[in-house]
Amino acid sequence: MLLLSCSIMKHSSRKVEIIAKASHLFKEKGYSAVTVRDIAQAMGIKAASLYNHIQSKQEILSVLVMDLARTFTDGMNSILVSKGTPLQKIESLIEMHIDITVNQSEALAALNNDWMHMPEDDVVAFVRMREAYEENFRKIIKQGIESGEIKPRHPEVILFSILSTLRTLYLWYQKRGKLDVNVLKRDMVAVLIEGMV
Amino acid sequence: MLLLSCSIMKHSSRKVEIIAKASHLFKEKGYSAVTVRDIAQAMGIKAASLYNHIQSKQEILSVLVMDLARTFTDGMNSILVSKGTPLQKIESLIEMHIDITVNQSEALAALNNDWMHMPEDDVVAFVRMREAYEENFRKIIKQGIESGEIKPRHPEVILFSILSTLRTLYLWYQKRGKLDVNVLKRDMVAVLIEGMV
DNA sequence: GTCTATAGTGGGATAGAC
DNA sequence: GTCTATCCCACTATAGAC
Repeated sequence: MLLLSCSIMKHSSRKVEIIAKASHLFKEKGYSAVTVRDIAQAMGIKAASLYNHIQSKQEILSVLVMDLARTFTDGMNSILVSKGTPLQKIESLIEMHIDITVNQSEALAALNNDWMHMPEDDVVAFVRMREAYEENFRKIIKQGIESGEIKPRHPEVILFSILSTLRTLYLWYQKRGKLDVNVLKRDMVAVLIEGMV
Repeated sequence: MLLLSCSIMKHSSRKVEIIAKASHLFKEKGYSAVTVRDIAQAMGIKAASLYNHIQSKQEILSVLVMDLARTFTDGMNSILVSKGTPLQKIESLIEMHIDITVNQSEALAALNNDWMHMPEDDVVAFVRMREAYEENFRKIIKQGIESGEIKPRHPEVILFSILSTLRTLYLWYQKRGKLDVNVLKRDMVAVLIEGMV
């Protein structure tokens, strides 16, 4: 699956560099604690020079978060129309999250932690997309329960447990020396779906 | 189990109020995006007046995070010396996290998201405590695998899955109209330990 | 495309009156 | 214990030279 956002090609190569450096800093300290001077310093230029490439600090955040939100939405839509049982779709979703964790952990951190600092319009659009995503995930879980493939537990608790693990996987993946992606997928699917006993 | 921190009694009642209001704001926007003027406004006083009760904005964060870190450490130590199988200890840990989620969600948000903005000394102490906590949790999981009580999966993956779910439970608990704590404990233990299939 | 200079705002924190 | 007034600094962003 190709996960690197295509819409980032709308931006000049210098802009892409800035967004990359900024996202790294956002992940470490959070959007609000990072200054445009920090970003400029990481680029080796002065803060004023950034503004030849970006419109504002908030714009960087919006590009990061909204691009990734669209990636999640597109991935969900592909999986929804694919063949397979609900359980197989959940496995595909887990694998998609892991691919994103490995390839776009900085954007994922911004999406998790800093979405509320985007401009108001983007916040509204983002929350809508997230709710739609979760609703689709919930439906898949419910279908699995109806078909007997999944134990009859609260779908909400199952959904939350899987999503919270996948959402924060990027924190853990960087600490443990970047283990093999396929091993990670196999183990994660096993633990999340089959449990530990 | 008594979870409300006793060490908070070191502070005057006005200081406790300030910490409570501040933690609420920190949870919404993050520590860095909240100003002392925001905190003062929530208290109905001017920013300068805060400084009769606190030494700095950072002090508020440190009290929140370090008190809760000690609560986690104390809880772990109690469970470590208690009787019971490794699996029963894991259940107790899950229940402790849920109690903290319900009673101290604001401090939990600060501990999760803003610990890196504490003064350097506290950051060092905090990271040490967190590593010790995780190491103890890991040992319990390994004991459970050795005794055959737990499936022979990567202990790291099991640990991460449980901890990430519990760490971010506060986000979910506030969205879903605060369901009964005992129901939540039962369902969470079931999903986390037994899985979904 | 980057720079210096600077505008304009708002940040954390202090002094001293009441 | 709270206030007004203020300090000093850092912030985002712009203007205009090179």
